[in-house]
Amino acid sequence: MLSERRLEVLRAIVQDYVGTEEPVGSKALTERHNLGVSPATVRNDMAALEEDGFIHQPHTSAGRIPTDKGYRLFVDRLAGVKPMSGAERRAIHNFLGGAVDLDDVIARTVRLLAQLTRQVAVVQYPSLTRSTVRHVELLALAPARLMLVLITDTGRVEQRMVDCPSLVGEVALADLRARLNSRVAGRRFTDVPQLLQDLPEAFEQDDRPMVTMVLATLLETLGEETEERLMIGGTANLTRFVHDFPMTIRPVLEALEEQVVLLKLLGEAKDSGVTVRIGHENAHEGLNSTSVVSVGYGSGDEAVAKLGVVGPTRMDYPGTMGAVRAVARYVGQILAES
Amino acid sequence: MLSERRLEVLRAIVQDYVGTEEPVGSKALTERHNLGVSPATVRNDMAALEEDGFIHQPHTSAGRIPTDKGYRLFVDRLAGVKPMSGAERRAIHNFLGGAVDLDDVIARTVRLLAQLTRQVAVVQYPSLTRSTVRHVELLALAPARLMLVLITDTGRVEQRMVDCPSLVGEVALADLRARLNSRVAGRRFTDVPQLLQDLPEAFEQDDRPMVTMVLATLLETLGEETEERLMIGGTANLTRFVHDFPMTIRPVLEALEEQVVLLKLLGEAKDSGVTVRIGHENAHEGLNSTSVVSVGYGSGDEAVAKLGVVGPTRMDYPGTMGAVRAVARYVGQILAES
DNA sequence: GTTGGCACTCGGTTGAGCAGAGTGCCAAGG
DNA sequence: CCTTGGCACTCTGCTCAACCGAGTGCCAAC
Repeated sequence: MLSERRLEVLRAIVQDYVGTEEPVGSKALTERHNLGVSPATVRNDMAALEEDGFIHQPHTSAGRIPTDKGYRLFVDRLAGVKPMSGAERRAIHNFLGGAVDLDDVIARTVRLLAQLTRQVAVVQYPSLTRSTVRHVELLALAPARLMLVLITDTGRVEQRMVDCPSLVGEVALADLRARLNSRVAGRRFTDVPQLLQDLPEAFEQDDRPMVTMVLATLLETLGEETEERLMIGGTANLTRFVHDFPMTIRPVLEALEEQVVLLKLLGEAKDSGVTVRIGHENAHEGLNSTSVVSVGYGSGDEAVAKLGVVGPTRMDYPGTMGAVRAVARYVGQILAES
Repeated sequence: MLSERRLEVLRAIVQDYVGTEEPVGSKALTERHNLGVSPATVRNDMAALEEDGFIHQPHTSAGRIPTDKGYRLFVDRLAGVKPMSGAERRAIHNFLGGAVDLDDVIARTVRLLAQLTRQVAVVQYPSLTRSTVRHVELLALAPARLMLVLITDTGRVEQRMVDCPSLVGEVALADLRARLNSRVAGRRFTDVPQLLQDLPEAFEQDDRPMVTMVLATLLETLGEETEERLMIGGTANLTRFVHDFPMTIRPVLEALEEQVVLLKLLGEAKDSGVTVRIGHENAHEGLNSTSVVSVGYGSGDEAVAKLGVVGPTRMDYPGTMGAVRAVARYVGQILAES
């Protein structure tokens, strides 16, 4: 349906518009790209592209602007992912390598991503549900009060208080701690419930309420997907488009504060490969004039969490996708090392 | 120097300007407040106030707006702190009371403060340095690898890896754990270094390197003030003034991303009582057109951290100060309960 | 010290006119 | 059938002038 040249025209329009931030006309196009045809021909192509909904003009007799559909085609068929240069890759690695703990890794990732893409960066903490248990610790803070500490292979630490129905003996506590760890250490979260199913039976009648209580708290912690955390940064970059959509910045900021919205957003991303959501493809209304580029990352093959950037639909997709992919890759490496 | 009525005029100007966001003229003033004098008289007062630098006019023959100095006088002498209503206080208490852990307390506090003041909220995590140690835990993750977990009375948890020079015996580990806790549990962070000074001597020659290593890590964690964390929220509220200072929003967003800047900002606040920094009183350049209202909060008498809001110099100071103070009070209560 | 009057200033708005960019259409040429 | 140059047309954005109104400073009178 669409001839080769028309696609080429669309690509040129997208590239020019992303660069200049202004509607692009037929004459400027032929001047900047050597398409080998005259402006009039380009105009015909533009009319066809507009007919098909890939571009539109803000007002009669202004240049053309890509539509969401146009960007979609551009991303899917006309542009690749621009790989980072060697120097950039080294810089990423060095910067992330300096992190001292998980919080620091995430914080650095956010900064890096925001700087690299000059957009808003969103990084999800490694999800509990896909992680494995490294260690479970039980501390007696008071005679009938325990603290449960859960440490994951990604370095994440969760702690919960457990109020026990009766006094907890030192011996029973040590026993429970040992049994817990021998059963679940190294296992995936999703497998834990099964593994612990018959644990109470191994204990004296007296201790069972306590054991049950601890188990309940542990399982609750594991299952609490709402506890998913994330970090964002680079919001100052939003002001770069303030002339473009002056009052659109507000709903975006509001959306960014709603962790639930962001988590859902990232959750929609494919597990592997870079996912791009353009404009109205985003379910959340406040983000209808933004695009979200996201990707999963993880210490192994599997993604334990997602990260991405939020920017205007008019963004440098190849560059952004490249940066996002590269950062995800290196974060994965860093996490695997630690 | 300043007659009673002139102060009254200044107060009226501040109140009107905060309300209308527009320069306020002599006629409008006399109409809205019954000062008992004519516009001409008010004009004379205004001239005097301007002479003294409390107000100024953006252009000849426009209304007056307060200067930073004017706001300062207003805050110091003309306005009190507006207490929250009973209903508001109950709402605060209920909302914060629903928190499940420290992170949740802080997150809720940020949301609450942002909603209450309709400005940007900043809440610092309870500082390590002023807290006391609740418990220290040592876990052997691998034969020569320990995890050190530090739990504070405010519910904060810090963990560090310790790579030991030699294998660590189960007995020595338990011994160290016991000795550590008996010495430092319940003590203030600042006292810990002294308390542990001669600890290595209590151990066998073989274990001393390990003990020294653990101690070093612990002290480092305690001393690491750079690790101060904070949470911000309500940035969407910045857009409310976008017509007022359209390009001023950017440096503010940038400053808000610099945790260092914010921590310094909060650090400048007095330990007790509400602190207000107006416009150029803020050292950071990006915040020269904003005011910062901050206050310390804590579970006891002493402040363990600060919280506050950042907004335009044209803000409702009495209301904001009241909200900030009330929230701080209730956060302190919640922390004390847990 | 306060008040009413008055001339003056200046920012913001409105409307006309103009320039420029870009389009759609058409007829001619390959 | 596609491409091309020409041409009339349509918008937007900018500038300029005029005008309105709010607000002021000053002054003379009370």
